[in-house]
Amino acid sequence: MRSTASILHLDLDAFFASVEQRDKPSLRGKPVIVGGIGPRGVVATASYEARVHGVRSAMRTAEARARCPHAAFLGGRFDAYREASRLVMERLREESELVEPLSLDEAFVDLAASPSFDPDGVGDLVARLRADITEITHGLTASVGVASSKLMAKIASEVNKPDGSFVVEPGTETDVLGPMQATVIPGVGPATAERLRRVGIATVDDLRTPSVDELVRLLGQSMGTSLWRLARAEDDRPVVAERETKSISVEDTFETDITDRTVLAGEVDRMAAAVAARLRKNGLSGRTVTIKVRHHDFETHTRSSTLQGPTDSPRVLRDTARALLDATDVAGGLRLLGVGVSGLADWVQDDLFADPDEVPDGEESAVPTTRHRDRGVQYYPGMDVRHDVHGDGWVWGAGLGRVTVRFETRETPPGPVHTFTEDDPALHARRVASFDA
DNA sequence: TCTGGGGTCCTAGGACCC
DNA sequence: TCTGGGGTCCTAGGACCC
Repeated sequence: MRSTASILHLDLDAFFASVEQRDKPSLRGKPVIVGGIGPRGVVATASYEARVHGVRSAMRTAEARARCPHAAFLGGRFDAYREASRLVMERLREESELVEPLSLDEAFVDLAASPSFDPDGVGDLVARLRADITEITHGLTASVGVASSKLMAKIASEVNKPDGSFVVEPGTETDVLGPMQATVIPGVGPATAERLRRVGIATVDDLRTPSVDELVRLLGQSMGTSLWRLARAEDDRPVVAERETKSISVEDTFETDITDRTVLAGEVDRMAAAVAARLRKNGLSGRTVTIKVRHHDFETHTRSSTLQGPTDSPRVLRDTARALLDATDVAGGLRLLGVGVSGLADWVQDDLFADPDEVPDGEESAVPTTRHRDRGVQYYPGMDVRHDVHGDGWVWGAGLGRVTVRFETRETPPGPVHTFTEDDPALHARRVASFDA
């Protein structure tokens, strides 16, 4: 904790949904829900219009549909989110080079790392920053908190959300924090909250009653000591710009449970190849391969195996993951399968036993997978498309061989709707990344 | 058509070594 | 014969975050 309010936390409001409303004029002011749109999907972000109906992040999409049937349910466009995020982070770095992104829509900034930082000008700085972000992103809004620590800055950004800000004056931290629920402290989730509730602790003020030893007995060494300090607003965690990746993983929940080991092996192959591609793209290699399985009854297990040295080879990853799958019980069917790598290094050990005639790494497996069979473009709601005659638009609905498109963009007024056959040669995808595709 | 995907950090037990 | 620490690595699971 420092003596000036010089740590800033920024949070873009209803980020994914706001990007959709920005780019789809007909959805502005309407409930928009972004997330998995399949039968087992969950909500990633709901617009504030949808939140009025009780729709929340992490809620099953099926429940969200029941609560808010008239909402637009969209699969998400990560390229657009990444681009908006990049612009925001770039703007934050103009304020200080010490920027710590927490996700696409959230970051800490250490304002004191800038030589020109003026503690008396924080209010102006925040107003300028929020106005600039709205301009740069063509209409997104951000909530901002500034305080003497990460803890208080993050909590402050929630106070006047959305589209607001709050500065915690140094010295008032415990006054602000004390009356709040203990769950406002990041790290206090449902399980910890329940443990605390059982001993009569609800608010942060309550958290200050037990001794460190008592909290450690209740919550463990790490959580106990850190909560004891955070409850007193004692927090000297620095803003860290570069944090190295610790693991890379890919997982998939299937629309229906899979029992067939051949099909599961095909999925493992595909995921191992995807993990390997991401390792190579980032110049990394890893030593511990982990598979994750979730059974029909949601029981979840991991199995891992540590290699002699780090690898980025799709073949080694695939063979290791396959061996782990072979040793796993899949009776009753799997609803989820995942492949991950940890123990990362930024170098690769030479393969001393490489066979010069072997198939190059990255070759696709011959086993067909449940998705991604070659059947042309997969259209999903929200996806960007272009029609040779009508121009740019987005998929409103798809199914039964037909695609309905609304032709509008960020710069146009709400546009007309047309329906095409899925194989219409004049219709093209503009982007691909989504939750389901 | 109950319950996503990609991460981080912590805990705990057993193997193994000194 | 019995009884010890401590440290590191590995595996598995769980809580939590966005």
